[in-house]
Amino acid sequence: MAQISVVLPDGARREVESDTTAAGLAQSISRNLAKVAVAAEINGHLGDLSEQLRDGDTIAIITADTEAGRHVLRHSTAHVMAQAVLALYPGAKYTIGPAIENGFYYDFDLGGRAFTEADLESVEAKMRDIVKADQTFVRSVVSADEALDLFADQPYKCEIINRVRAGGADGSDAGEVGSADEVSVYRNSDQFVDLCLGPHVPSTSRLGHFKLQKVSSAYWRGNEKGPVLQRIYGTAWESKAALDEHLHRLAEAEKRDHRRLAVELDLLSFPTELGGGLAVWHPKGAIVRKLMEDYSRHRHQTGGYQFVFTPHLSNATLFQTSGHLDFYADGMYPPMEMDNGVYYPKPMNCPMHCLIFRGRQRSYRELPLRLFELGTVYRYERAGTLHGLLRIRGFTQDDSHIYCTREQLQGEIISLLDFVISVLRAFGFDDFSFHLSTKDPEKYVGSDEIWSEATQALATALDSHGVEYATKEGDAAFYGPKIDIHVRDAIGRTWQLSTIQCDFNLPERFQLEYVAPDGSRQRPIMLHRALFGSVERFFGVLVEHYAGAFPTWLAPVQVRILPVAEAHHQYAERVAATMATHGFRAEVVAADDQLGKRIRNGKIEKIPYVLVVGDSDVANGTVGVNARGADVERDVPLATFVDLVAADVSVAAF
RNA sequence: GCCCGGGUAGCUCAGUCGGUAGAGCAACGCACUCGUAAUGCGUAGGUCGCGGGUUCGAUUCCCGCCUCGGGCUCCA
Repeated sequence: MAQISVVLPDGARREVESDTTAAGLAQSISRNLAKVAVAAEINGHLGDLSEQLRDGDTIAIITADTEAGRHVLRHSTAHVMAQAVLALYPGAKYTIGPAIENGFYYDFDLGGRAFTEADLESVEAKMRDIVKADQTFVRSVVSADEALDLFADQPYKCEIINRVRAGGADGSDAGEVGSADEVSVYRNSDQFVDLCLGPHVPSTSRLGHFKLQKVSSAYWRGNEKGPVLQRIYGTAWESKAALDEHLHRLAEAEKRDHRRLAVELDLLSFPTELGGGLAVWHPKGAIVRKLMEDYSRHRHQTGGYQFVFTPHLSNATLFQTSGHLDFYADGMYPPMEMDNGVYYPKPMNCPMHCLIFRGRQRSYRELPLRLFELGTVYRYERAGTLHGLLRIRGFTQDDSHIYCTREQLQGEIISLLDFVISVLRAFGFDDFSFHLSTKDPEKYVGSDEIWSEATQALATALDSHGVEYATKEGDAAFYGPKIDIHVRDAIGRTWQLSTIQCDFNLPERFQLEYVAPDGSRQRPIMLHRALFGSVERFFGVLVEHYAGAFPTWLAPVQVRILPVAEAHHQYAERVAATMATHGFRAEVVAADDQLGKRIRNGKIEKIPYVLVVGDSDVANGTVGVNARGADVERDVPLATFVDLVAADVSVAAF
């Protein structure tokens, strides 16, 4: 047999028989590699392990324990799920079923029926049968006509094929099929065939560490006006251990759910009498929020911002000027008729800030002018989109509008990035990612020149920070490019929080001007920026990040003092008073319940320090310290404890 | 807004194949005064989300609405 030579990822050449497949290559490298191999990357393209290698190919074996490998597992598992559903629900039409982050889904048209949670069990059981049956995934390529024959009773598949053939396909279609003359299909038994580019695992027996998670609905092609499909979500992993770990992470995330913790910790609530998406803050939540806001105000005050306040309502003419009524009227609360006009609750603070800028003639000497407000806005979010604090109808932005000259833009953005990151760090975030959104060529205002200048300024600021960032082409709002800042939380989820947006539109609409050194009138550039974004949402993210165990500087109760018995109550009160004189939030819980019970309650309430004081403490001026997450320490002198707490809260001293 | 699933005591939930409801925790009272994650006994607490219909009778069945949850869509 002739030999061919292939190149491995490390650059090494390897001689193999000329009829070797990717699977064979893996086998020749090591038996273990063959066992975990799910696909191959051949000359930069993902393919099946069954592909024949050719002389000179560069090949990397994709193993199940990599993201690319899991993607293949999940996609193959989605096929198995579709096979199971088609078997269990005769007449079901299948549509698309991609791998997604941590799992997969598949959308079906059940002809008006809907899946229930109970259906998941039977589908999953059927899937296990298919896995057991060890069905081989076999790819073949057919013409579009053959494909239409093959899927004659599957209208959604035909639609995909026809769209690809007509050249009107979007990325997802091409991802399913290939091209007009070469339609790629996979069979994994004579009972199931699907349009698919692959690659897939060699056989269904390679799957098995999966779990179906939830049923829901989705629109065909994401179109609200289109058919409503039934979707099943599942997750799949390379091993039982990896699957269990993922499920454990999900359980952990559920425990951190801010809606649940808000009730358990008595932080805030959403009384139905108020209406959806409107919260009331209870004392424990309010103190945390107040501290967040105090800290924010402190940083803005020392950061060169000027504070302003603006009302919650405005005459409609303001929002006509700003353009909000033209573009976002659907998202605004409905108007209120008044004797001298029509008023709206404000959906944004910027128009009012523009009025302040325009209130008198401005000199270049005043720029950059940074106006800051914790401004409460109201947006009519659609009922189905509300989600605790994370999607809410009344919320407060830590909103600033910065008016500057074109020349100042670069420096302003660089220092803004510093500012944002520094404030986010104070709240315990230290893993950031950045997104630069650029012009949507279909929809924008302002000159190409100013767009490219501003986009460059944003990019330069990111570069000067030495941070990596992703560019999202065409993702900017119509009025200017922006940087979005995401943080990674304690369990690895990312949240989009801060934003820095250039705006070429509002200065124009409000005819904003300043007097330049040469006496001419110039138009300023405007920056919108928010760090928390919404105070409410940021609070929700903090609750989840800390699992309700706020750092000491933010904790509603910092120190709880438990007298062992009634006789120690007076001493406990003295300790509390001492803590209070040092500015700490301390309280005593009397010995009505047993000590163990009170300790337990303190732990459940996630209080940073629970002190126990008894006979020896009264005698020696000490306390017994239960620091959250640490071992008990007895006989700590009170002064030492005060120092300890002082050091603990110094992370955000102001 | 759309699809699906929920709404029973402050919280978590059970229950009623149609005869107006129960547990644990929490609250309150009494006893216990205790050194590190639930002391015991007792009391109180519910228009069974709201409105309409069917029925001798509805928390239970039907319809509408409100609201919450999971998704979809949307998010200046």
